[in-house]
This record gives sequence, structure tokens and C-alpha cells, in this order.
Amino acid sequence: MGRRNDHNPEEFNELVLTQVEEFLTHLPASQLSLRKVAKMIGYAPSTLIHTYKNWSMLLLKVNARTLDRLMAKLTPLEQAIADPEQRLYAIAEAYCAFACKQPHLWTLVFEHKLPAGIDIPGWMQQRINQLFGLVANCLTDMNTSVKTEQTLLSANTLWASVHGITLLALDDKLSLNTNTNPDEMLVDLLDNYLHAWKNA
Amino acid sequence: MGRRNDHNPEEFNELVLTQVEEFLTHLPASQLSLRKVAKMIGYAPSTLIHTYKNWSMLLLKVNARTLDRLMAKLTPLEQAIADPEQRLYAIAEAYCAFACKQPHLWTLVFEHKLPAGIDIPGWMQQRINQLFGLVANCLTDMNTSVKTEQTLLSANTLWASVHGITLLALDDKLSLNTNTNPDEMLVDLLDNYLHAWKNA
DNA sequence: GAAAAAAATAAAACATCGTTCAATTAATTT
DNA sequence: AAATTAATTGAACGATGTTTTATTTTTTTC
Repeated sequence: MGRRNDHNPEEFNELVLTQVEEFLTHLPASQLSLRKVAKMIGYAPSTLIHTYKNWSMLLLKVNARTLDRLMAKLTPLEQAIADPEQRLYAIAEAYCAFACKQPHLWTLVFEHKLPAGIDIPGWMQQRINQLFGLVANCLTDMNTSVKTEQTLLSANTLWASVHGITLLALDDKLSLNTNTNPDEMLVDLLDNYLHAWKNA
Repeated sequence: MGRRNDHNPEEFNELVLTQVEEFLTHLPASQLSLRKVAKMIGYAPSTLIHTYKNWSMLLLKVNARTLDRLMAKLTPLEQAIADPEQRLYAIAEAYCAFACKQPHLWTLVFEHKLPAGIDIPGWMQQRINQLFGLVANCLTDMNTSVKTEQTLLSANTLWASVHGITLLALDDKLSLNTNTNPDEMLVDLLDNYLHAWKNA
């Protein structure tokens, strides 16, 4: 069959992403495949490849939307909470809540790898920078006497640490049987790190 | 062909692990496969499955040995450095150096997933606990007035944070183009976190 | 409105993957 | 020497992402 009488690139993409997200609400990404997605939406596998170039790029589109969803949870906090320290705590908590509520969707963001040699598209990098900006802004507002250089380093450190804590909480990789609450750990991280940082 | 005249389970396992490690020094785990390993060592794929049950278990054996290699780098520090704070810095640095020197080997430890329902074998959990113990011991020695409960939480937090920093450094996942040195971030993390922690 | 061009879709074939199972060969035991 | 056990393989299976070729359907052109 050729072109369907109601073809619409936007709608097609929407159909794909919606189905994939629905799948990942119940099952991990390891059980997902190009062919399964094709069957879900009632198209042939090759059609998906035609529109997304390859399986990896389709997944990246899913991840971009996941970041959008997270961003939608975090941006309200930017205006709602004036105090930068409180804001940072709120962001970390919201981040963790999001990741725990949609573990498969979130894990995919991290596990996904682009094919060697192909680097991350601008529309994806942009979203990452946006998220990172939220953290960096808090630090900038907290201690204006710190050099921007040091602020950037601190933002990076916290950013990476929060990811580490969340990741290890999601699947117990390299973790102990003593299940520690990720929220507890995040608060602990911020409590200690920021205490020193504020009075730097 | 049947049993070879020089068959030795120990040697066979050694042969496999050596070849896999050799491969992972040059190429990422995503390019490795059961069939390739079989070809490397001159056996049929089914032979590998017979001895390791499945591909996932073979990789877990590789990861166990990776942890052993890391442990071998860290244990000397335990006796060499008496001051617990300095020791912790040294451990973090050695850890990072190891991960950066063998990125594919190390990434595999994190990326690897056991099949659903099958949980981590004792000999693997044991190794993880051993590594975690190194971190926990430093904290215990640093501030004896802190409750063991809080010490465990802090050890978990630092443990997870260090992994997050290292992981993001290895592949630039969710990272910024501003390439920040992982060592710098680790020192920054410890500087700030421990400063507050010591005077708790 | 028929012919030509373009775009969407699918079907089939390909190379790879981990795994299973039956067969075969070699070493060990009896 | 015969029977048993253990190691090893080869072939087949179902699944994967991808490529290539063909087939429709829509759009454009005349």
C-alpha cells in the first residue's frame, strides 16, 4: 500500500511516541524492539526506519520527549520558589519523583547510546543544557561572591551526583542490599555539599 | 569433536576472560558478542553457553574480574594511608583513574543487566560489598561521634555520587560540551561534602 | 481528466544475534 | 573391549535492526 489518505507526519510521530511511552510505562526498554513498535502502530518495520533513519534515532526522539516532560515539572518551580537554596532542593526532589514514577522511561535516557561516530543532535543537546541551567541558576543565585568558573564546576558536580544517586536507586546496580531511600540520599548530598558551599 | 586432550575448566575460563578483556581494551562492549568470543577462542558458540549457562553470566564473570582488578588497586591504599580523609581522596582518585584507563571494561560493569527475575550471585554481591566497605571505613574513622546509621547513609551518598561523576565522564551522556575533568569534580565533591560532614 | 512524477508503504531478503537440541567424538570408567 | 560419561559441535530456531526492491497511492503536470 502507498500513501494513506490521512497521512500527517506530525500525527504519525505522535502515534509512535505515544505507543512507545505507553509500552515503557509497563515494561523495560530491553523488551522493546523496532518490530514490536511497528506492529503496535500497524505499520511495517521499514516504514519506521524510513522516517527515523534508524532505531537509535527513534529512541532518541522518545528521550527528548521525556526530557520535555521532566522540564515541564521543573520550570514551575523556577518562578514559584524564590529562594535559590529551597529551589534546588525542590528541583532535586521533583527530579527524583519523576524518575521513580517512570523508571523505564527515565532509564532509557541514560542507557541509550548513539552509534559510534554520530554525535548528539542540537535539539537534544539544547534540552540537556536547559535542564542543567536550572541547577546552575540556583547556585549562581545562592552565592554571588563565587566565581562563575567555580559555580560551573559545582553545578557539574551536583548534576552528576544526582544522576548517580537516582540511577543506582532505579536498578540496584552496584548497590548494597541495604536499600537506602534515594530521596534521603539526595537531601543528604545537598545538606552537606551546600553547607560548605554557601560559606565558601 | 569431543573432549580435548588438554581440557581444564580453569584454563578454559582463563582463556575466555583474557580474550574478552583484550577485546574490551580496544572496543566497546556493544561490539562484542557470544559468537565473536567463540571465534576468538576457537570454540563453538554452544560450548560457551554450556559452561556459562548464558551470555549474561559470562559477562558477569568478566565484571567480577574487573572488580577484582579495581580492588587490587585500592587495597594497598588501605594500609598505606592512615588518615581516613586522605585515604578517601586517594580511593576516589584511584577509582577514577582505573575507570578512565579501562573505560569499556568499566562501563560494562554498569551497563550489564541480569535477565529479569534472576538476582545477583553471592560471589558478585560479595565483591561489591567489599568495595563499598572501603568507603564506609573511611567515614567511620573520620568522625567517630556520628551514628553508624548516618555513616551508612553518607557512604551510600558518596558511593553513588562518585559513580555518577565517573559515568558521565566516560560517555558524555547528559553532559555539557564544557568538558569538566572528572578528577576535578571528585575533589570538588569530597571537599564540600566532607567539610560539612567532619564538623557534624 | 489522463499521464507522469513523487511520496508513502510494504514485502522480502540479509546479516547478525543468543539459544536449544540432537548428534558426535573423545576420554573415562567398568 | 564395552559401557558410560563428559566435552564439543553443527544445524536449526526465533528474534533482532537494516537494506533493497517492489507496489501502491497521492500529487502534480499537461
